[in-house]
Amino acid sequence: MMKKLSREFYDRDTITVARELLGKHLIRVTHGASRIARIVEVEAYLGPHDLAAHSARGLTNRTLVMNGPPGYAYVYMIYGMYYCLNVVTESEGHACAVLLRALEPVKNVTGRTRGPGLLCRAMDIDRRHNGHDLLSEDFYIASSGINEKLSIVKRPRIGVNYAGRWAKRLLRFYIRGNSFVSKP
DNA sequence: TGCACGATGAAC
DNA sequence: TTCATCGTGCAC
Repeated sequence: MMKKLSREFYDRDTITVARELLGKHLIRVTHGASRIARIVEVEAYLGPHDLAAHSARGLTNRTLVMNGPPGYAYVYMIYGMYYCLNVVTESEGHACAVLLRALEPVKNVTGRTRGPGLLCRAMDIDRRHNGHDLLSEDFYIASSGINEKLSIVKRPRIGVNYAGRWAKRLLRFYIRGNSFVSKP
C-alpha cells in the first residue's frame, strides 16, 4: 500500500509539506534491500528571508540544490562529521526545504535514527545524494496508505540561536509522544 | 590563500 | 561545557 509522494506534494507551502511529511516513510534501497523508516520529526526552512536557512546568504554553490525544483534531496556535511538530509520544497527559485530530524525504524534499519546526523548514517545517506531525485527508485518518500490522525507538536528549531527572531519561530514539528524524537 | 564556525552528537 | 573534524563563505 506504499505510495510514492509526487512532485506536486513537495511543490507546496513549506510548513504544510513539513507537517504532512510526519508519518510518511523514507525508503532507501541499497544492494537490493529496502530500508524503511517513518518520519517523526522535521524542521521547516523558509527561504532567503529566513535567517536560519542556508539560502539566507544568497545563491551559492552550496544552496544550488535548495534553490532548485522541489522533490530533490539537499544533503550537506555539518561539523565535519555528520550529514543532514533536507527535502526541497516549493517551486524552483524559492530556496525552501524541510530538514528531517528523526526517524522511527520500520524495516531493515540498524543503528540510531534519533537526530539528523545519525539518521543519515543509519540510512546510508551522504554527500553523493545531494541533488538526488526523491522520485527515484532507490531513494524516496512514500505514504503508508493509512490515513491516521496525528497529534503534532510545534517547537523552535534546534541549533539556530544565531538567527535572531527567526530562532523563536515554531518551525520544528514532531509527532506527539513518539519516543524517537531527538529533543522532545 | 587563510580562517572562523556550524540546521551534531557524545563524553565529561 | 568541551571536543572531534572539514566544507563553506567571506575576509584579506
